[in-house]
Amino acid sequence: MVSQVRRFNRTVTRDVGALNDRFLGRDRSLGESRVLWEIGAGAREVRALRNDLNLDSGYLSRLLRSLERDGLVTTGPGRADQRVRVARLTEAGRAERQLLDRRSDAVAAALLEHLNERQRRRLLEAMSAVERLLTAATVRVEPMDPAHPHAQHCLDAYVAELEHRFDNGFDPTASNPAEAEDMRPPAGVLLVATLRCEPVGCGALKLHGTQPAELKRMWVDGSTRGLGLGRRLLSELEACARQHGVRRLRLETNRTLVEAIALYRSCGYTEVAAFNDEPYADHWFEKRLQAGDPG
Amino acid sequence: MVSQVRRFNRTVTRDVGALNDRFLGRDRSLGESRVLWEIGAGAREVRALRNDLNLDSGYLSRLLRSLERDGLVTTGPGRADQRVRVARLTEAGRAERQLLDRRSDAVAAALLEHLNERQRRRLLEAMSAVERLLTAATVRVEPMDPAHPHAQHCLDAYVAELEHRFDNGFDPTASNPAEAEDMRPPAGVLLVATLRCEPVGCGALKLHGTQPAELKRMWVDGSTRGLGLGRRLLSELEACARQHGVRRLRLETNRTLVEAIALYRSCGYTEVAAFNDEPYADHWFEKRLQAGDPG
DNA sequence: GATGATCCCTGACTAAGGTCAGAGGATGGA
DNA sequence: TCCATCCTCTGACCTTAGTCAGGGATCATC
Repeated sequence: MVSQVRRFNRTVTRDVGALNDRFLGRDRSLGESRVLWEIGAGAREVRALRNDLNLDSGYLSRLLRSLERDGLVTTGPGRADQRVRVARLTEAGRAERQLLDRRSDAVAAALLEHLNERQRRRLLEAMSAVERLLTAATVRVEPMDPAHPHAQHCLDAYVAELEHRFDNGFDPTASNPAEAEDMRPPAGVLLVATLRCEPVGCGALKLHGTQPAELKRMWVDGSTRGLGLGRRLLSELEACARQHGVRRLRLETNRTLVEAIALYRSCGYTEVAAFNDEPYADHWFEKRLQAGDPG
Repeated sequence: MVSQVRRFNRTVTRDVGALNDRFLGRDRSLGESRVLWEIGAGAREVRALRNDLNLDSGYLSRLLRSLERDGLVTTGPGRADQRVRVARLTEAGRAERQLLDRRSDAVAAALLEHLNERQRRRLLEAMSAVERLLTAATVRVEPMDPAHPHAQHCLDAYVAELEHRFDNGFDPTASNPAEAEDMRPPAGVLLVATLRCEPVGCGALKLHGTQPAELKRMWVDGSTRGLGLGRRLLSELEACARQHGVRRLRLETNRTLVEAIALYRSCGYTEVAAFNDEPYADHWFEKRLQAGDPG
């Protein structure tokens, strides 16, 4: 398995590596091309550039000076905060950027040139699978304090989504509560999924001593659906519950959340009679955890 | 299509890029790590290293001195030719190389870690498809003089393979001739397929004025079978024939060459009665070329 | 045994990428 | 108003990667 991955890397870095940014800059150095590209069409704060390209402040400054000398970029003070500087492309800079773009397109097109229609379709299909699965593989799932900005983002997005999807909207104060304290050890746990430092999903466990634990706040960002992230969150929450000696998990959900319901069923949850008076719930589920199950 | 390829590149160079050789060397520079790796278990001539890694002779020399200083490599004169020098790893060098190896494995394994079994299978399957198709896409097919070493390699391999596969071996002098002159313009043409500068397949066209042209010397190296290379050679030979105003193509083949026969059938060749007395042939095929067909 | 070619080495040089310390202007809060 | 902080810039410095021009040893050939 591992050797197959390494083979893939070799091939891809050898063949596709050539169509990396690396060779697309003409007489421009890689650093300059990257900055040119990252500034983009509009204006861009220098500190944002520094952050996204992960460059030293002195180095970036020099790159910008060099691009300025070549008449591709202008920099000026920011409007709100005069300390930050804002870079924007000149007409010539935009032209140069488009050239990089066209060159990148040309290299990609050259790759497909000698394949027949069936091979192209197959290649694109496989590329998209690799892309999706690599993305899924780089998602990190970790316990997080509910007060953390990433956690807050997820919980807010959860509420906003229910508000949008439920037939009559969603008012969290009218629902059975899941407050920050309930999701913070030792009362419970909140897992947050992050993709390249951006929060993209969450799920919480509310412990009740020897009574069944509750699953709450399961949410996956629209942009990362279809990667199996919901299933992964669920399985990590279950592993977590098992570690706390939980033998039974419960959850309630609304009939409009069809993907969630399908997920619960396919993960071994069985529908049971209502075990609480949650006003927004239409279905109640339960799963018995085997102590020896793998995470 | 092109944008999908570019998306793939971004994802792969961002996620997999990290598990490039680049970051696997500890405090060792990339150049040194590459040399360390390339020397391998046994001894390696310096000029071979220079060739394979495509390094300047002065630069490589310096890299070797630096590795020698660190006690990872020893160099000595070659046995046969004292001008060439031979590099070999010391005990410490082998250990360092294994460490690179393990690190590479670890990074690859980490990629798979958070995927479930189904996702892993799908990822490996898609990776192998991408790998195969990228390889296929980087094969170049060009006309070549039959005397060129690459062409000679292919023609020799063709004969060797028939010798090996035919029930009673193969003696080219007993077969209908396809001499160098027959495959050289204007009498004919020889196409050779090369993958990363190595010859991996060929196919020839023998023109007969207004009479049907003959396909000869179709061969694909074992290592590159299944990439659609035979089909591509065939289609480029047909395009070539069309350019010469050829209306009908003919070929004969032996019954042991089952993949070739399947290929001819699937490319629109139909079996016809024997049109020559080739002693090694069991099947004769023919195809009518439409003048307006795409290449 | 002379000669030219081959192979490796050293020295000199360049460009890119990157790090660090500190200067100096702008800002925000006490 | 003052002071700590933030953001950017400059200068100084380093490593890596890579190129080029010889020089010395060795080899093949005449």
